[in-house]
Amino acid sequence: MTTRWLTPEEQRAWRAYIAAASLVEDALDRQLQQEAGMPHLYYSILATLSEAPERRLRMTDLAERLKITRSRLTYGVTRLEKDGLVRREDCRWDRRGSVAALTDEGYRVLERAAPGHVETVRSLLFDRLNPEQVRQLEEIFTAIGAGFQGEGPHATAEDVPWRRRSGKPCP
Amino acid sequence: MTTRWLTPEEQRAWRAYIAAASLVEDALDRQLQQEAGMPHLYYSILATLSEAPERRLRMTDLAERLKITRSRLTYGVTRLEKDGLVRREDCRWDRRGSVAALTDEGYRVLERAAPGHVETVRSLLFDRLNPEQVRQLEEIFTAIGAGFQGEGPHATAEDVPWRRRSGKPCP
DNA sequence: CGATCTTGGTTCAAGTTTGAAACAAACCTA
DNA sequence: TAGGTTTGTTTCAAACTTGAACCAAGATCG
Repeated sequence: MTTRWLTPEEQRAWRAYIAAASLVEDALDRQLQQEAGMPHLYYSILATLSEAPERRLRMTDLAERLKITRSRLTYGVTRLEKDGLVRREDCRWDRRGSVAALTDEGYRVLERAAPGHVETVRSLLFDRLNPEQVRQLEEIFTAIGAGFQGEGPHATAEDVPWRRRSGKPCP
Repeated sequence: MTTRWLTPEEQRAWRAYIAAASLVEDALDRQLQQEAGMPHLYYSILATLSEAPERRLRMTDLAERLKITRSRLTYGVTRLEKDGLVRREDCRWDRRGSVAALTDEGYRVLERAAPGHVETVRSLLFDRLNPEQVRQLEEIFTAIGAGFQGEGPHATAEDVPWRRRSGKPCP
């Protein structure tokens, strides 16, 4: 079938999106690099851990939540571990597994960085949108994200946080 | 002043956005890497050149349109030049300058890659949005992008495509 | 059991990005 | 017009990302 090119409206939307999205990511990275010495993704690793029960998550779970490859995560956690912000523990119920745990130091760094980060997100995004648009933004990207069921860099999933992944009951 | 944290609605929107945006970029990169042997940014370099008058653009202009640093662009153009898809010419009106020109080969590669790329963009984004949402998407990201006046990695600008940048008239 | 398949995670090399520093040409000013 | 500043671009080292390959340790099944 002959290509369904983008309509003019779609083109405009696409271009506006691509341009702004890249600017936003760059700005976020710069801000966090400045104030916390790490790129946005690494901040997100800390943030995600901080919300997990016991501030711990299995590597694969963490990778899935962040929508990144395990390989990328390994690299990031290794770096954060060197900085003392995260600690690797082995999973007691699956000897293959390892668990990333946020250290107290990591939690403190996160606490210190959070206000500046939120302020940036606000000034870049939400200060420029009305409440109606915020709702639209959510709907639009929820719809887009829904297109990736079982897609992305990932295959399997499980919802029990850091205890185990497959069929073995934990003590 | 005490931090203005995100409201629950803002949080939801932010998370949906961050997650989906990263999935989209990754998918785009993978698709283009597969079918054209280059990441999304490099495809965009070709695409941007193809739309410029004479399929040529000064490095700085190109960097500005793509919203990337000059350094990043240098690297990309060097790679594309090795592949024979772009050629560097010197600017006749400013001996400092260099101009990136799309080669015929580059144009052909672009033509071949375009349908698959558009198809991907469509299936990821526009197939999941109604026309109303497409309009909202444009408005939202235009608003966000507008927050970066003179920001981003760039300082100066000029609108004459590739002829010259500052005060000297061209022959 | 023991062979085999799958899953969790890391490693490695190649490619890309970053930000600062280096250069060179153009511009400005006294 | 010499000297200093700005602008256009590249270079360099360090950090990050990618995908494929690899190594264990579970799970499966005859």
